Formats: sequence, structure tokens, C-alpha cells
Amino acid sequence: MKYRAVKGMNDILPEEARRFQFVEGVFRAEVEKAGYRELRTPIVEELALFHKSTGETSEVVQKQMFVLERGRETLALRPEGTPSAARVYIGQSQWAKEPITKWYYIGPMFRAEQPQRGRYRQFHQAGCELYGDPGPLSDAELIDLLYRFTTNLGLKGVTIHVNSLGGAEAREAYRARLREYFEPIRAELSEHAQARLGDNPLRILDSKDPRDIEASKSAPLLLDSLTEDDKAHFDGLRAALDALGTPYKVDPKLVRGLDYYTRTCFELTADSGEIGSQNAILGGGRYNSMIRDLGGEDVPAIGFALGLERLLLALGDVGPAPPPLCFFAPLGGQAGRAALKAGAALRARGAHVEIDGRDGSLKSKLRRAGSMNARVAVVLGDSELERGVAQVKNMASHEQFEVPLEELPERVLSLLSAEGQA
RNA sequence: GUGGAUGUAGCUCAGUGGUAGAGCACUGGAUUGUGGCUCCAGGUGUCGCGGGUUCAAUCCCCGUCAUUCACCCCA
Repeated sequence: MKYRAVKGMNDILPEEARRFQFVEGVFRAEVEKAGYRELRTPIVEELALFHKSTGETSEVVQKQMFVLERGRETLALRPEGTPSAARVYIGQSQWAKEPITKWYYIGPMFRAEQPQRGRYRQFHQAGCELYGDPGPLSDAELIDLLYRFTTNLGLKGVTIHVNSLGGAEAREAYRARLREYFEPIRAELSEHAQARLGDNPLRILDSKDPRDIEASKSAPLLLDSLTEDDKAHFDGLRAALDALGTPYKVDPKLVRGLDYYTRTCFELTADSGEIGSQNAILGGGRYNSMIRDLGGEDVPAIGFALGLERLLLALGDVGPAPPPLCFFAPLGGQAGRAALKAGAALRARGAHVEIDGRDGSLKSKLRRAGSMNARVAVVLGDSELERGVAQVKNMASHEQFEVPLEELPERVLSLLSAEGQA
């Protein structure tokens, strides 16, 4: 085979696409009930947008960008959706139009990583962004929304991890404290962690390297460095989640890899289905300074992104049963034309219809009807046409009736809508 | 970027230093126009690619590419 899909980018075949559609449909329904409206943006942005928002020190920006040079422009395939939405929010002067804006998006994202189960170079995210409300109630409402969404889908083994990273002030102070703590024991850290000490020491905390885990054991906790306001916010979030009855775990070492988070951050992990080690299906948090940093007003925001591939892995088989099918098996050209006409009439009335106009044997057509799980088969040959009838067969019961052509739609539709015929 | 595993029929996979197999799927027949069960018949392979060892390599060795899992990181 000469051409194949490029590394880490997968074709989504119809069976799989159906599962995507199902999850996307539930997602849309759920977030739209909470007032989110869809935003569609290009998948290509100026590279600089991601430098300014996602962050220079994030791994995503440092080495996972697909960059496109085009003349004087330097563009990038988006690695996440939040910066684009923020760009639109600012470009539209959205804060001047309404005090609170709620948007959601669904679409492909791109990161140049080594692919593995649950991690691809092109993958799909569904996410929400809420602008204009700094209070912890919106954090709680959003997290609860996600909890309900995943439970309604039937996802098992979900854990909601919550933490507060504090505001810029608290985090700067905490960074300094962490450096003070780690610097004397620098040699005990992993090579990677030693490099992180300079730019982003917080990341050492969620390292899985045994050396780093050991070294972090008595490290100062970020939660202890929070300002009074940060603490009040986090307490408010927890009180609201408790009131809602939303289960969650405070995870003081939860540190996310994107630079822009302030105060609340959260992550949802799953341990069911085929999901491998990449078990974070969703991540998000508050980013109160991004809009201002990108040149907009001082508008607080919170959001999350959900990995559709990972959700589907964790979910296993989902989706509604395919609709009942009527299968036409015409024999001969004249019968073929009659089948086309009858099939079109049935489709106009909402039925799913397959017409097998091949030259092959009736046997092969019925075999196909069987493998397609058709509920009804219509056999139409010369002898039927002469008499103005068709053979209508109930595939499940093997019963077959001769039906006048003018009664065909009614008979087929009643068979298709009948319950318990399978 | 790092480490391991795997590349044989459309799919899932056996297999042997001496010209390559099964199951599933597909097609035809048993049933001149009736599917799911059963029986019979039918076809396909540069054995990932390149090089080496050998009288002979799909098998052994080296390289390479691809896939995959894991680390890192993240959804």
C-alpha cells in the first residue's frame, strides 16, 4: 500500500464515527442545557497566540507544535481550543456585549507526540469556556456538569481531582519556596526535574519518578501558600460541591501542564474500559489572567477540555441500536426500477431502506440482508410485477406475505415500527 | 525525545533452514427466486523493505521503515 494516514493521525471508520456522534450528541445536549453555545474557529492560528496563552514553559508549546511556515507568516495547528476562543472573545469585545459568555467547541487538535493508546497527533476535544464570573459557584457548576455528563453516559470508575493553584501572587511565592526546598537536594532529583527547577518547579510535584516522589514527600504544599482570597475561593468551591453532592478528591499535587491556570484546576480520570495509562479523560481550570494577557479587558474565565478518544476508550461499547432496516431484493431491471421507486417512497416517510440492485442471485442478496440485520426484506421479481404485488418477508420470524404494491409502504412501515420483532 | 514488543491472505493469527497454512469473511452450489445452522467447491500472498550468512532464508544475523505499548507530557 503506497499511501497511509500519517503517523498518529487516524481514519475514523463509520462504526467508530457513530460512537463519536453519539458522545458528541450527548455532550451538546448537556452543555446547551447549561447555556453554552457552540463556537467554531479555524484549526490554524498564528503560532504566537499559543506562546502567549498556552505558555512558553509548557511542553505542549516547547516541542509538540505542528508549525507551518508560509511566506512571512508562522502558523500552527492548534494544540488546544482555549486560546482560539479567548482570541475570539477579545476580538469580538464580548465583555461589552454581555456580562457572562458561555461557549463550547468540538473539534480536532494537534500535538506532535509519540502516539500510544489514548494519545494521538490528531485527536478530538470537546470543551467549554465560561467568561466573566470570578466566583467559585461557576467552578462548582462546571465540575458538576461534567460529573453529570459522564455519569449519564454510563462511564464507570470516574474520579474528579480538584486543586487550587492560587493566583499569580501566591504561585510566585510558592515557586520561590519550592526552589528553596529543592535546591539543597538537587542531586536527588531526576534529570528532568532538575531542568524543571528553573522554569517550572511545580511540575516536579506530579512527577512519577521515584526519586522525585521521595524528594517531594515533605515539600511545602501549594495549598498552604494560598492568599486569604485564594483560600476563600477554594473553600467556596468545596462547599458548593458538597452541597451538590458531587464526589471529588482534593489532590494537592495536581499540577497541570498548561501555564495559564489560576486558582481552581481539576482533572477527571477513568479506570474502566480499554483506557490505558493515559487515563485523564478531561482537564480544566480557571484562567483569570489570560484575557488580559492577550490584550483584552481584565475578565476572569474558567474552562475544560475533554478528550473524545479517551472517553470512548473508557466507555467501551455505547450508542443506540441502529434503526430498523427495510431491504429490497429486486430481480431484473424492471423490478430494480420498481424497487427504487418504492424505496424512495419509504425513505420519504422516514424509513431506512437498502436496495440491492446487483445482478447476483437472490440468495446472495438475502444473505446480505441478513448480515445487515434488516428487519424486513422485499422480494420483487417478474412474476410479482405482473400481478402488481411484492413478497414482504419478516426476517426475524421468516414469515412472508404477498402484498399489493399500493399497500407496500403501510405494511413495511408497520413491520419496521413493530416492537419485539428481533 | 527514550525503552520494549510485533510486522505472514481482505481480517485474526499459526508455521518450518528445503517451492506457505487455518479460522473468519467473500462467491457459487446442495435449494431453476428465499438469509442466519449444516455440507461441498473456489481464489488471493513481492511471508514489511534492504543487505548478509547459506547449496538453499518467511525462518538465522545486521540495518531500515511501519505499527503498537510504556516513559515523558497531556485530552
